Amino acid sequence: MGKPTVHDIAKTAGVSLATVDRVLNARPGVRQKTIDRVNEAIDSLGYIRDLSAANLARQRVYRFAFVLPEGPDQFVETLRASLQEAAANGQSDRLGIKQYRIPPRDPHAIVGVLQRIGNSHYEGVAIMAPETPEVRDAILRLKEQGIAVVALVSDLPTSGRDWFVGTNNIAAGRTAGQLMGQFQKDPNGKILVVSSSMLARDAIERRLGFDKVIAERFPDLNVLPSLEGHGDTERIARIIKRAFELNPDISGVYSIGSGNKSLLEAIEPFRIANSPIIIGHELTPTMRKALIQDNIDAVITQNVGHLARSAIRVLKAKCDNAKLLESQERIRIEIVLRENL
Amino acid sequence: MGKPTVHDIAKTAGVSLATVDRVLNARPGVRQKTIDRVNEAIDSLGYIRDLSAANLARQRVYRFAFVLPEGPDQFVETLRASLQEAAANGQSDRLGIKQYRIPPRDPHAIVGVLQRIGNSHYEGVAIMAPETPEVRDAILRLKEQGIAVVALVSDLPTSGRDWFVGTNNIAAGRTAGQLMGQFQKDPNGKILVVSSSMLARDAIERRLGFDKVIAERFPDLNVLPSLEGHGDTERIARIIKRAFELNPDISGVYSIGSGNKSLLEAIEPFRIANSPIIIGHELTPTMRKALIQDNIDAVITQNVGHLARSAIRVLKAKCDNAKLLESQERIRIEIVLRENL
DNA sequence: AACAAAATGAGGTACGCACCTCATTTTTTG
DNA sequence: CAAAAAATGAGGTGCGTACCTCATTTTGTT
Repeated sequence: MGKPTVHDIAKTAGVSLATVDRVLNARPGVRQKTIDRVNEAIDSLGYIRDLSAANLARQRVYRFAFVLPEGPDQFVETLRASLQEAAANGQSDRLGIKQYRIPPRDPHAIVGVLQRIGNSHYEGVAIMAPETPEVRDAILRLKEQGIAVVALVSDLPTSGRDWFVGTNNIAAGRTAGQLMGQFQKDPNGKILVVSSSMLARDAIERRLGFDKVIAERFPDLNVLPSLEGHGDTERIARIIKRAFELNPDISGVYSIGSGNKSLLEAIEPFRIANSPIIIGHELTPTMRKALIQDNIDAVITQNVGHLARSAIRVLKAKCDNAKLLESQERIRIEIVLRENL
Repeated sequence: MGKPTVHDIAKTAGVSLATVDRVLNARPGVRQKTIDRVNEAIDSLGYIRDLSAANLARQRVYRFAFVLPEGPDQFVETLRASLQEAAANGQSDRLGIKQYRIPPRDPHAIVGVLQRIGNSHYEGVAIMAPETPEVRDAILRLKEQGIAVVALVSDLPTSGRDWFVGTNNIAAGRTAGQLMGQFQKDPNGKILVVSSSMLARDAIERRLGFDKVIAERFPDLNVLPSLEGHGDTERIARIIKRAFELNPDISGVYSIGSGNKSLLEAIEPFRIANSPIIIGHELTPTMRKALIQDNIDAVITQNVGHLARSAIRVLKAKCDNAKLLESQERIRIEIVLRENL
């Protein structure tokens, strides 16, 4: 005998198919006593609902909304592309995925988008946005409507989101720090930190982890106060130049956030004299090229394909009320060198 | 109108459902002309077969055999556990997975197991075994029977396997070499290489990559001839001791294969004086512990969960004649430090 | 006890596909 | 041109589930 089916449940519970169906799909009109009988039968038989048959019968489509920041950012763009790919590939998986763009620094606009989404019969939402009270409340409202929500890349812990798809940024910062420390030849070198991220929280956490590791394990290194690029190429060039002029003995540069292209260009003139260790985040095309050309030593990153697929899997699992394989959904902090690209 | 179905194909091709079915499932008794008509209709409509409905109809179970070496090896054991997990989780995915154990150094026995598998109506086989002519031929025979075959962890390029699930071991060796080089404080240090692997090919390739990177990028480092542990704890202790006595200035140890536990224990006495950089492969429980306790600097590894799931996905895709998302199946060479465990 | 309300049963249809049978039509062959 | 062979059509059943309708039974209320 194969896997137990609804018929087997009906038989062993001594009820009709209709009642089994009512219990399975939480429809009203069944006494608690009967519900219990059916549930007993279910787990005595070890019944497992055939999801694909169920989805076939109800012609189900998983409607998910992905909310990502707009604006020029290679990381977000590659993430969008991965999503696109996963969604295309998953047209056979009954996926209906739509991407939304939000201005990352305008909480009001973000809330507007989330409200629209809430009114559009989505079953799940994945959102990458800075943590603000407005956004948090909008997410709470989505949750109240029974919509599954995952935070993407940047966590929104107080929002009641069901899950966070991304890395621990403190640990990512620690990893960068550890590498920076171990790559240093001069134990007393000066480390320049350049910040700027679309999501403040990430930058802060990475910086925290970085500083902690340096303090704990490489106390002789001298981490300079961080510079803010604000995504402005000229500004970056200016402040980098000044930093290297003031500190000719800089032996390491840690780039916390985005805008790596401008930064790398700005550093270029000082590489020959100082040959500082350079470490950054997110394996964008720019960073990939920089690794290949030996313009950078290591990139700490998260796999965007994994991010996209994990978010989809988690949302699906939440919708199906299924438990997920956590080991598969843990986004790893990847260290990429030239050799393991 | 929703997604096109077989009915739509029949209509637009001007044939009956039975004929569409014959074409779709490659059953005989259809003229080439008609086949073409149906196929035209299929791609003009952009028809995509609903795999879950199809699998439901035919009560399909994907029967896969996983052939892994027996014997005490933490890496293989964690891989087995991941497989177990994936298989258990995938009972809802119509998976029927069975694991086989082979003595890795007995090609004859391996062939016997593969023959048994060939007679047991499997649809797919994943195999982790050393490359020998006997094994290669046995795999060729499996392929002739129409069974999908993937090589696992260690490639079998001449066997006609459909796919390789694992990392490029040359690149893994290069990565180890790069890290070893960049972690060195003394540019003229001596590097000890300890070999021993269940699969000769892996060890050779890693060694190759390691040596190449050192030669290219850290030419002043002195890589000593490699020592062979052969999985014998006492022997390892002996040869390590001798190596450190002969070369008191060893500043790095690269462990190519398995048997890391014995190796780490053997090195312990020399850590205080030399504090060499230690790099090894495969994130087993032993290695994890060593990282946490700062007994080792880096582990180059591949994610066993990913290996297991990828092998399953690939086999499934091969059975379904579907194309696979290659970016998802590329097993990454992971660098694990204490901080990004 | 009589009645309304609630619970349950019986049975059907649909989802998209696989697989089967048996007639009927078309093509090939001698 | 007739007979044999091949191709096609028409229709049905089942996979495991969802969802619906309408009787019928059981329960609770007064």
